Amino acid sequence: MASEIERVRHPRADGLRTRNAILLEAVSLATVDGLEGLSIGSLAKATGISKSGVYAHFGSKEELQLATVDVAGRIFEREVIAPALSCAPGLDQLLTVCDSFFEYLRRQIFPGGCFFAGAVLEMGSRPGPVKERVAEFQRLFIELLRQFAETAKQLGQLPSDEDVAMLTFELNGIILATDANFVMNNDPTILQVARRVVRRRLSVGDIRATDLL
Amino acid sequence: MASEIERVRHPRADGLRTRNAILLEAVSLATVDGLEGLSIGSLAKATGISKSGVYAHFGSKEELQLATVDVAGRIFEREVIAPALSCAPGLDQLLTVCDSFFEYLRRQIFPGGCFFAGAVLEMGSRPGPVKERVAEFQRLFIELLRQFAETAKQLGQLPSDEDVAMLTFELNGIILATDANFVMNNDPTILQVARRVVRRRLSVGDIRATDLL
DNA sequence: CCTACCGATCGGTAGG
DNA sequence: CCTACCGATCGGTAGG
Repeated sequence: MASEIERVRHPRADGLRTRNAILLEAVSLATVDGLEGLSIGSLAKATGISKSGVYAHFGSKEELQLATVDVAGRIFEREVIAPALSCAPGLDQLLTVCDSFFEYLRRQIFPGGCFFAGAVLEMGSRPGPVKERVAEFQRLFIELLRQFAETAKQLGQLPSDEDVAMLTFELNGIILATDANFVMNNDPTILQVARRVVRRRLSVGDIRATDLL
Repeated sequence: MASEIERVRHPRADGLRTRNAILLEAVSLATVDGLEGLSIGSLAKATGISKSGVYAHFGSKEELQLATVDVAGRIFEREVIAPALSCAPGLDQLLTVCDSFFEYLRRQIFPGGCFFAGAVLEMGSRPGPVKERVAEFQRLFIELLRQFAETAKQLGQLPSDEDVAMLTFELNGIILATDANFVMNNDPTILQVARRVVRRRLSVGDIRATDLL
């Protein structure tokens, strides 16, 4: 009888909750130790689950890494991409995706800055499925920037001779430099500089009045 | 008698040569495995020296890491900074330091791209002497960019209202984005894009005639 | 999810 | 520079 009651606890839902808790910790650890430096043992200690208990959820380190990239991607989409998608198409989306990234850094959701900035440079020279998953997300994000810029150009919010590919490249560079600088110096003033750099590049005034933070 | 002849072989010079050979391999391995992923064992295998033979040269992993950062810095100075310093002060130096960086990537001196781009993002969240050594070199390079830009502005090669700090930030971003993109896609065409982006930002034409490569 | 293991490798040491 | 170690940790497995 008791065993039947226990079965009603939806062990699969519990399993998913545990798995998500492990992966959230994995993303956080990976921003400090890297995707390769991430170990089953340290993850076990951080979550309070036994080493093979952690391991059982994934079956191999590579599967753990792939799942970690996916969860990091979902968090990035929620924190950086979603706020931009809910804005007016064009320049507003372009500005908001950059500002959301800077706020994402300021809130220090993870101890080691942006997961993907680190993962791209770490996995770039390590061929395999994990690198491909990271590259896929990187391309997705750059393509999103490009589409925002293309729309802004078509709406006349950018010069008609603006080179969208070059603009995208520059904005991605500003984002990377901001992460590198912020992580190294832990100085939030760089985030204000980054905002001004983005606005200068897009020929937009620094509208302090509408700043939320 | 024989022992006295052997003593003339300058064992200290041999030791230094071995040490430099180890460190060159260490920089190369670190661009793939990271400064933290760099291990005495893999370094021993790569150089053909025993593990404790490698270890004896440094005394601790941290000392090995510090020496590796120093050697990486000397190579970067030789390959990227020196060509710029031998140019005419100002805009010419600014263009050349960027172009030298792009050529440095194209030649693929190390398998994992720019050592410092990777090291900054890897060590940023790992406080300690190694992070400080990396941060020191990063600041030195950014300060060099800033000085080149400041001189160019004073010589009237840049607009009189150019914000040198913001320009420096953008150029550093272009350099980082180029490394990230090149390492991920291993596609040299990104280096030509990067050259054009730098020239557009500095309002300089793409003078193909004077291109060496 | 657990305990209890496996062989390999880690940074580091002893002694030469 | 070497061989031969040390305890700790790695990814992974057996068996429950």
